[in-house]
Amino acid sequence: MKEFYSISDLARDFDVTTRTIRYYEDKGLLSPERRGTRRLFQPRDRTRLKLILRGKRLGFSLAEIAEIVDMYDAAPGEVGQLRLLIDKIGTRRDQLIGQMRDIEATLGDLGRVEARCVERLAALGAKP
Amino acid sequence: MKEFYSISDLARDFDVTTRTIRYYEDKGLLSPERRGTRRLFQPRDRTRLKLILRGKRLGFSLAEIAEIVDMYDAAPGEVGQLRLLIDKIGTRRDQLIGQMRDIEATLGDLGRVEARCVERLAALGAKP
DNA sequence: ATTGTCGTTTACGTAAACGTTAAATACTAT
DNA sequence: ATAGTATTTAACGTTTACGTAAACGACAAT
Repeated sequence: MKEFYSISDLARDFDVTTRTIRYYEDKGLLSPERRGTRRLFQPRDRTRLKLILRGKRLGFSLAEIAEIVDMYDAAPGEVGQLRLLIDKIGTRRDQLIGQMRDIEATLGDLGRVEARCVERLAALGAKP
Repeated sequence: MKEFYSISDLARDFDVTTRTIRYYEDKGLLSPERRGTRRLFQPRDRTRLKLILRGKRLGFSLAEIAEIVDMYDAAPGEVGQLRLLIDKIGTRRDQLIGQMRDIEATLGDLGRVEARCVERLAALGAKP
């Protein structure tokens, strides 16, 4: 684990373009340090980028992803803030669980279609 | 279960706009019958719309959704087509399983953040 | 000193997925 | 027959998430 990474290091390691990384910074999802005008990314930024891409794979918008990622390193805060955060976590969890159900349903459907295909193949006397 | 539905029936029942429904038709995701110029939606179309919206919740593009939904009622086809379909199903299944893992990881993260919040609340002497 | 190689900002371009009029047509109720 | 409501097509507008190109600065190697 190096200490600092350039923008193209990150781009290569995570298979995104530098444009994408700058865009994420523009949207407040990343905030690398600067040495002069150059961006300096640290392990912390890598972690955030990893989380961002995970959010993308789940179909979240960058705005939603910002909300989620910001939960992870939210300041300890006072009682009101903590309650609010817990509430937001609950909402997000419900959504994610809903998504899991959708995935299960889709997997079930695909399984049935596949079974029909295999059956049909057998009927046609084809090797599996 | 009625036999026919108007476009605004569907819009109301599934909480989307009529524009959205027409757009989906334009993209080949729906193909209702016509009585004159009016669209007539049948239970079959409702099923497809339900699948489309499920795909949206999973973050798929309409192009991907079209592929998936079309799998469900693909013609029996010949051996080559069947093998190809089975292959596509496998690919899709792998992706969905990956998404499940991502969800599990996210749920884990959220759980940890929540635990820290609860702890912090306790330390502040607040009622749960 | 010059030539690459990165990196930076700025800005216009684009595909997807609709939103939002507009203008016309069809159907329904009174 | 007329008013009101639903539907249609057509077309331009909008947001998101980048792609792409231009023009310039920094630095390393030759």
